[in-house]
Amino acid sequence: MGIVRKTKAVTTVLNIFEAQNEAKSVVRLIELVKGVMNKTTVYRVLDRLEQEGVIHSFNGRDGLKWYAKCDEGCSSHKHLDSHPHFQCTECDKVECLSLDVKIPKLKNHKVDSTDILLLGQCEACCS
Amino acid sequence: MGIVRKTKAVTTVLNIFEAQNEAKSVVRLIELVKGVMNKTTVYRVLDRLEQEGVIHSFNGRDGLKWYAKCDEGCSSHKHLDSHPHFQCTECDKVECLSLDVKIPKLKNHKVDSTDILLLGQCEACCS
DNA sequence: ATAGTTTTGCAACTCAGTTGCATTAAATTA
DNA sequence: TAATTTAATGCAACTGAGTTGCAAAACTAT
Ligand SMILES: [Mn+2]
Ligand SMILES: [Mn+2]
Ligand SMILES: [Zn+2]
Ligand SMILES: [Zn+2]
Repeated sequence: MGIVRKTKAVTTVLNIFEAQNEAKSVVRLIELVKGVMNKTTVYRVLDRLEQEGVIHSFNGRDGLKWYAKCDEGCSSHKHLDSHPHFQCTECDKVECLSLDVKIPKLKNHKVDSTDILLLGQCEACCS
Repeated sequence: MGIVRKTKAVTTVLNIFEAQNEAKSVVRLIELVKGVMNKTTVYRVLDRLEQEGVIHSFNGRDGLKWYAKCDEGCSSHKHLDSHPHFQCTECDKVECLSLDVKIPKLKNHKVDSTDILLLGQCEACCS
């Protein structure tokens, strides 16, 4: 499929993720494009990019929504990103982790996905 | 310490958790005590009970706040409940899991806590 | 250019969670 | 028991993330 239309809004959001390979909260993204585009558009562009497998979303510490670039291999409705995330409780930065966490089998349950959020201090805030 | 005052509101909330050892969202709790107590009070009672180690909280699927009874051993600011939770994507029920999930060490990070939410179908919805 | 379709801005809305403040009800003390 | 102290409650107003409907603007294809 791919993104239906390469609009200015789409490009703007993509550039933010290209410029710096770092997870961003929607709140932060809206702040970054203040004056340039409407917050509703930000939400809608993010939705579309996620559907197309360009970025993936998860919930941060306070239930806020975060997004980060997908690794190669993700595409429309075939997200391979089910990695854990780490959020620093001091500076709030979020990192995608490539850890492989083993979840023991659950009897009588069908587990479809696993959301893991580690909380603590990042490298910068540790020292 | 213990709960400072055993008020009617505290008793009402505790009774709900005693009656049925099951996690409840704040939204559901407010619904359950509609007409009997104010939602602000529900939030405040839950805060206090959590601080005292009677219940523990976590974020469910959509970022909503959930609470469940603590096991023995928790007390004021010494929560031992860092277990994973399972939420059914069909009926929304949440279960506390006694799974022990091993998280590999993270270099240059200090990990304080781990939030794990498994999503899928519960026993009832599986069959 | 023209038409068809998607995307955007805007304003108004929803809904979980919070805050300030006056009132009420526990717990203490007399 | 009655008075005093202080924590807890109700209420109304607020905050802030996320959503919705609709008309206008911007893509894309012909
Ligand atoms: Mn990620
Ligand atoms: Mn639990
Ligand atoms: Zn940090
Ligand atoms: Zn279920």
